[in-house]
Amino acid sequence: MAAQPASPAPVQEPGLRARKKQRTRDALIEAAHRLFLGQGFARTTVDEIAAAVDVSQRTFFRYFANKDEVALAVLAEAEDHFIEQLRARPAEETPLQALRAAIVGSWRERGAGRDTGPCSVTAALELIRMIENTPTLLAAHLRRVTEQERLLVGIIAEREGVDPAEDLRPAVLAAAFGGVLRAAHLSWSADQEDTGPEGMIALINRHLDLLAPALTGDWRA
Amino acid sequence: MAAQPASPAPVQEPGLRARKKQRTRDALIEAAHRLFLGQGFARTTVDEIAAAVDVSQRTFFRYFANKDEVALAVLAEAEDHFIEQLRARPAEETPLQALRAAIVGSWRERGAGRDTGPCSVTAALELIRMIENTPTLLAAHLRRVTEQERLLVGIIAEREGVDPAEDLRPAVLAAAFGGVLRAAHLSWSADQEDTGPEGMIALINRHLDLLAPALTGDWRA
DNA sequence: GGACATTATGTCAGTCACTGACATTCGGCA
DNA sequence: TGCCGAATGTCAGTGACTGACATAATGTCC
Repeated sequence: MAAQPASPAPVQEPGLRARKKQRTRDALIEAAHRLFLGQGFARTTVDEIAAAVDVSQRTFFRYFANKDEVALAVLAEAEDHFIEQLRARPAEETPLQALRAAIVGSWRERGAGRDTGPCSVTAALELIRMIENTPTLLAAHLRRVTEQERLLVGIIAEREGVDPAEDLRPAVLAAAFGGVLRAAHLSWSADQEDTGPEGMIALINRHLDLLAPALTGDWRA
Repeated sequence: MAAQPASPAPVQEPGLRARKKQRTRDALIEAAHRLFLGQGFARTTVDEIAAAVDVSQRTFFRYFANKDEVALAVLAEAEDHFIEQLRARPAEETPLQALRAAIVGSWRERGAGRDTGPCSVTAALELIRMIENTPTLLAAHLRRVTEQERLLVGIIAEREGVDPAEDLRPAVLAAAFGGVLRAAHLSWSADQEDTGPEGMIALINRHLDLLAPALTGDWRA
């Protein structure tokens, strides 16, 4: 209706080209995820993944920089969602309170939603477990996480109105939070039974509850 | 003099074979470190490193599982030293106090010692800086660090007499400590001038001082 | 000192991740 | 219809890494 006559509007629904690209990308992620879970990350070749989607190996590498990336792509959506949630937290909250609320809210909200698509919550949880027993994936994942932490530093600093180059507290908080979150992930994936998103939330809360007591206080009391 | 007549004593000085092996290993580490610093990690091939020490590529891979490992070997000695220092801390100290004293003591003691050999303090500091701007190395390093953290969990739990499977505090503390330590490393390597071991110690202390304030308290006070 | 087991090393061939160059095809648009 | 640019395929090449096998160096026992 109110569309510009001819000039390409900055916001327009994606054309056939873009949709096809997205479909290829999703198909690659989905095929990779399935193959990785079925036969293991190391025993799956890029050629196999490409063949499963009927594209050339070269095309695969135009979508993903390396084999790790297609595996971790499943988590990207979750991370974006977490950042979004964090940005929406009220300013009154303590930074740590905001971080906790954002991560818990993110898991819960995604857990409640429809569980389809290659980046669903269940896929993310399956991936987290896979990461822990795949050294090369773990390494790539940890690198991503530290990049996310750098982003966190900026958000926290802005929230609190401090200069992250001067005040080291945002960096320290982000690092500690990231570390504890990873401990919770590890604990979850060590568990035999799959407790789903709520199990993960419970573990995250339990770990965060222990952050302050672990630092100070007498452990033998 | 008091040597056993003939039976092979369980403790004996290494023979020619072992010494030669150690020399080859050190030479590989030293050559790799030099080449990496000179022309960058990615632009150095394993063949080059092997050629510099005059061994075959296959031999290189019998000493190190991959290219990352030879680079990070420089840090292995430092990590062992830290663990050693931690084990020597008195039991009265709070876990966090012990961790701090161990990491500071480790850097200081190594900084005071003779600075020769491929795993010297200066080499370690150079490496830390290199890691931060080499994605693949950073990933490998982070994975090693998490393994060390798992070791830390055991040591802390033993110190305090708790069961790490039941009590999550050791895991949380190790994760938080590791995260903060990494933030300090990052901060150090972002600094333009090389402040040496003492500069690193100062940064670690400043970061650890902020751990508790970053978690609680009002940032805008 | 010599025979023998053990271990370190070299050589070779092969797999696989990843990349640059170039040709081809396909979607969007006049 | 015809053109442009983006997406894809093909091909050749590099470099990390591995298994198999032969050879040489070392330690040991007599």
